[in-house]
Amino acid sequence: MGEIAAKARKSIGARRNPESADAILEAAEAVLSEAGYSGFSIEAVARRARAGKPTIYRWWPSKAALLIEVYQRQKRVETPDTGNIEADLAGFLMNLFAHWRDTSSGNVFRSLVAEAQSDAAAAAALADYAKGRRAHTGRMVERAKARGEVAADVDAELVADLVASFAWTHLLTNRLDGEEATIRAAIRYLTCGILKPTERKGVLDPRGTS
Amino acid sequence: MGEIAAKARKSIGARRNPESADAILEAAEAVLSEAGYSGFSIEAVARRARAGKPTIYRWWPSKAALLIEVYQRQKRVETPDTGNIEADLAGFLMNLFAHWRDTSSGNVFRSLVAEAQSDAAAAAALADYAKGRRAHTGRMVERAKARGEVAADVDAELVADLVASFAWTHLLTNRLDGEEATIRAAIRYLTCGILKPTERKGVLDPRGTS
Amino acid sequence: MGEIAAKARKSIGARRNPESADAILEAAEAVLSEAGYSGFSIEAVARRARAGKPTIYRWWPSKAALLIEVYQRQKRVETPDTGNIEADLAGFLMNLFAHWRDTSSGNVFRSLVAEAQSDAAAAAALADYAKGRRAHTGRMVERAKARGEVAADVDAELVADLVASFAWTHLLTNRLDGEEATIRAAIRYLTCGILKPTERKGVLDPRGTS
Amino acid sequence: MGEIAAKARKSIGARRNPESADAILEAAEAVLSEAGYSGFSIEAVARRARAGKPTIYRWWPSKAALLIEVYQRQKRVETPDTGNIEADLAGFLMNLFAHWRDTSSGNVFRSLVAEAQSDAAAAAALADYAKGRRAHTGRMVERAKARGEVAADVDAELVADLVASFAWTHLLTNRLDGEEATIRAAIRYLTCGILKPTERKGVLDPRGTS
DNA sequence: TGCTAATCGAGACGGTACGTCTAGTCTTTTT
DNA sequence: AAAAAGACTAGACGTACCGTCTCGATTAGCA
Repeated sequence: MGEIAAKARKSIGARRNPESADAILEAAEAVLSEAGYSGFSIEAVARRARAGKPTIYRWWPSKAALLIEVYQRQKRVETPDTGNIEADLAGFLMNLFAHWRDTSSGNVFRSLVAEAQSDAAAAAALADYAKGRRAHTGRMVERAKARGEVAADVDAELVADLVASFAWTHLLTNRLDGEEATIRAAIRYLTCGILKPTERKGVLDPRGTS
Repeated sequence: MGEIAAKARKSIGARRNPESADAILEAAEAVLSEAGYSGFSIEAVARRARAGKPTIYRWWPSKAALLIEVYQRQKRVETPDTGNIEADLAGFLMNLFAHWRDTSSGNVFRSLVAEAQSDAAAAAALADYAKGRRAHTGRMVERAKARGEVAADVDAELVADLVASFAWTHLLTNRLDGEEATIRAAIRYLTCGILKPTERKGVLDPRGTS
Repeated sequence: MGEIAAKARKSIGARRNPESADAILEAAEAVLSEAGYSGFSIEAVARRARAGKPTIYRWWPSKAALLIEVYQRQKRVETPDTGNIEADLAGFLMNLFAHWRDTSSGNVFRSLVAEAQSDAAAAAALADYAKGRRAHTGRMVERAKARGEVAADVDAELVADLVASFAWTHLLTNRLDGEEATIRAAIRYLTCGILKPTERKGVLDPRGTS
Repeated sequence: MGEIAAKARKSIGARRNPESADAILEAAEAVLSEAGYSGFSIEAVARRARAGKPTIYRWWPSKAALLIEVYQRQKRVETPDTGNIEADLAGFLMNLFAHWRDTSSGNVFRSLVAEAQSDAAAAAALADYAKGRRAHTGRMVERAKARGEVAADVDAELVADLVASFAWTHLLTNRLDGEEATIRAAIRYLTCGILKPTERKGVLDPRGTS
């Protein structure tokens, strides 16, 4: 695990040493969760992992690449399947908030978003990752459509986008400690809308303006 | 304006020289829009503005403070008032996307969010700013509530939060070029919900789950 | 006096304020004796004296000028007159060593010499001062010549130069704590020479080599 | 030699690159002789040597250390051995004056003395160096004692101290252009004394006062 | 079995930027 | 008219990282 510094490792020959790779990823995670994004430097990771800087650069061409792999090593938040779209989406958000709050994942992801603002590679990787997650999250909506709970012409990924955006923004502005009621209300707006029932003329006609 | 470097300025006595302050803010904006967040350094701003670094540090204790003031110098995106909440919110989002896309504001704000991930002062300033903007955006919802368009128990700021989150996330992942239809659909989900009308049992009862 | 900082003074109108001049000189001396030459800056003096930098620059165009005036405010080491040149010179040296050792004069003079290595004005002032002091010290030799103790063709200023050089060098290399015997021996060499009496062929013929 | 800037150099692995060290020392010497002590900064040396500042700080913790090594790279002035102490000492002084005058050594040594007034490390190094040189110069006197030219109880190092002090002081006050006759006279005083022969009672009894 | 090639930790390299300090100049306000 | 105050440009200070490079050692796989 390497609390302060990993043990010294030697080369295991003309191939990648998985011990080193692990030590580096673990060190990266540790540095990030202890010193935050501002203290996250390749030097610091190398020191912590007892690795040479070139070893890091050999396998991860940039800070972004390292961040991405660290983030992807961590387990994903699963999407619930309760048979009710509102409960599913709210449960997903609450799981996600808790995951970010209680593990180093939140820090890692924040850092990745920050890095993406100055590093094109990180931006591309983040876009890719986000797209995949939207698809994954969207499946909750697809399931609801399949069982007739959600209107057929709803864009599942767009819904996932709205849900994820809410989570991202709360992460990036240190508002992960929101109450459950707030999350439930936000999801309720998304599922049921905010219009007064009497005002509801035509539902889900994205072209019209009513 | 100072395309590459401002003219040399002298002190105007024992008080802040507004010419220098202007030159610095303009230089900061220029550096940000030309070199992006990764090229944005106090040194670069000082060079561009023909200012001494201590002059910058005297008035802006950190990169974050400078970013904040640059952002706040730029004009705000106004909230439309068409008498229809859906048109209002969609119009607001489209204005915001266009503003971020077509001016340097987008770059400035991205940088500010990134900086907030490593600088507590920036985080606090950003939180403050975002809160104010949510209140501002929320007024569109309040107006709709007043005219009976939106249900009375809707949390206007939470709606604004959802709308702004969508915008932020698209900015941070370089998706400002979305089609108008996407924005309209997202807003439509928020106003009318995504549930099938036949499935809609009780609307806007944040406690119940139907 | 101003132990840490002098009291605030106001302008006394369109003429030099002697209180300020005094406060500045005293502050300069204090800074020099407390922080040494390395801590001696115009800024530090201005802070200590509660004076503006321009006030200092108006009256003392450079650090050197300030150093010179500080040094000249301090009392001179007097030349003894015992009727014996050896006792006079040795006494003078011991007085000088003690003066430098026990007051801040040593620090001031060291600083002045150091400053003269990078500032032409200081160099000129130091040259001037040193010339004057050589003449002054040389008077001991002149008196000895007058009373027939020292050979008539001896260059009094050159003797003073040798004596002063010994003192300067000891000051500059932190060797002011030399024993009295060492000083006496050095002076004895100068007065009586180091040659064995039997080897002494012609005395004081600067052209010959014997 | 590198007149304006050395060529770019790369690392030669995890050990000191002597090319860089040389380039830095040469640049330091060049800066010193061209811009003098006041223009001698680590930045200027780094620029001139095409070296990074950290490379300089890695090997020379202070300006003083760099000055010392620059000075010690230069060749020493040798002590003549003519069989006559007066000629030896005068010759040594004239060589030293010429060396300081005609090479950059004078500037380097002046700077070192100046630096020693504000930097303890430089002071220690200078003290050490001076002690060694006094021993070296003193050997001329020891030889003269051995051949019976100089009295046996003369302190050779003290004589060397007097001679060196004269040289140092002339260097530090820009008086290296003194005439040969002055140097010869000064040495003559030291060897033969300045007393009138008739006044010379007891020679070389450092305890008595005559 | 001995050679080649890739990997490892290590750390120096030329650089850029950091945030602080001082230099010396300038201007307004106060006396 | 000069003092006081403090802002101004300019640039050096010493440190932290950047990403690259070379080293010497270690070891797997090929010859």
